[in-house]
Amino acid sequence: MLLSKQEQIQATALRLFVADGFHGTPTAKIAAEAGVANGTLFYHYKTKDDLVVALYNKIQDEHAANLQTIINQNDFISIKFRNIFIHSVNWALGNRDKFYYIQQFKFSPHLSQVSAETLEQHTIGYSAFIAEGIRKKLLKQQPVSLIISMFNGHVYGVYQYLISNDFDPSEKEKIINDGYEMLWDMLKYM
Amino acid sequence: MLLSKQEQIQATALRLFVADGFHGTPTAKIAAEAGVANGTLFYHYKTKDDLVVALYNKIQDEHAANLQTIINQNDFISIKFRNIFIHSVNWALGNRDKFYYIQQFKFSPHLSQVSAETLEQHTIGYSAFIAEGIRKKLLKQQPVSLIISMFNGHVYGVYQYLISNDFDPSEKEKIINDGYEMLWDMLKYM
DNA sequence: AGCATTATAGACTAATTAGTCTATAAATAT
DNA sequence: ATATTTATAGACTAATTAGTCTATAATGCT
Repeated sequence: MLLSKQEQIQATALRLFVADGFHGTPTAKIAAEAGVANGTLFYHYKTKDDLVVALYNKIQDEHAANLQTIINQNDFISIKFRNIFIHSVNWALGNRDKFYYIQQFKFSPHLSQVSAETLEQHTIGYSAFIAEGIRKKLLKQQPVSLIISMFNGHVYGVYQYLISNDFDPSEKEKIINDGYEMLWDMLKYM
Repeated sequence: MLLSKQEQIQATALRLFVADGFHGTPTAKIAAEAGVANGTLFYHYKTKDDLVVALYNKIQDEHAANLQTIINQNDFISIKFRNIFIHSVNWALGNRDKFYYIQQFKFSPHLSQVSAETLEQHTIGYSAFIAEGIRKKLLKQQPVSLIISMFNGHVYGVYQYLISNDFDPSEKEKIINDGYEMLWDMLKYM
């Protein structure tokens, strides 16, 4: 499927930003490797920072949409919770550049260029789901944002472990499942 | 207590890198705000990258030394484990710039400038401690590096929650303790 | 068909930055 | 006291980069 110039620019930018960092990636290089002219890049993105932020928002929206698909399933909350965890780890594994980019962006001054509203939009469906789990006494009676922080930390921990070692697919599946059981031990109501 | 020029440079660099990012912090600015000349900065650090890496290693060594102090206590492993967790969260809270810098560095191309040996040195004592906990069947029978990844993810999750909200000291203590109990639920042998 | 708008191209430029260089001062060694 | 080494200072420069500008092409509208 053919990407628009804008999408080519973003895909190239992602790869280069992850490899070389924000400043280590000149706009001329992004343009050259995306197969567009410098002027074209600056036609689509007013500034380099605009590109950096647009890319971040796009990735977060994609991830949020994936989670919303699971949340919208007609399943038990505990089943969905498990599926969300497994999907998150697998998404991270299958989209290492994107997952890295999220962290890279989060720990950079660029984060302050995104409004609190936009940041909230990235997790609003997911927060509502966790709130429901707490309300129905399936999850521990702790604040939503604490549960989410711990969940995200856990996803990252399992992901980091998986990419630091060389496992075959069945080993990976076992680790993800074990990881889920441990997460559930931590967060289930009791 | 009077810092050497080198320490002044590092302290200023930390504050500025955290505030403005690596590239957003010109060496001339570090020098000016550290109260030294440009030539002095480049006398102590061959390149800007050398400063960035030296700062990271120093912070990690400080953190590792703190943990080693706890590990060297003549306490039960489970007590030490709890103390390590509580210390880590409190250290992060009391050293937000350093804690942020560790993440910022980790998600930047600068990480590849640190050798695997050096990285290992940062956690060697702590890894041995976790291995002992696993061996004595106090911790779940999972790989050391998975336990460590989960532990670090959890510390980060609790920390992130604490700094995103405005709690008084007793609330913070309760959250840290609750956070520990949840971590223990996840990692204890059973 | 003609006009207006959007998209593309690549040369160019001003601004910025890391690192060098030369000179001097301070500290250390003999 | 003198020589050597270490530390400090700040001007300077080459290299790099983001973003602008002018020209042309493609697309869409009337």
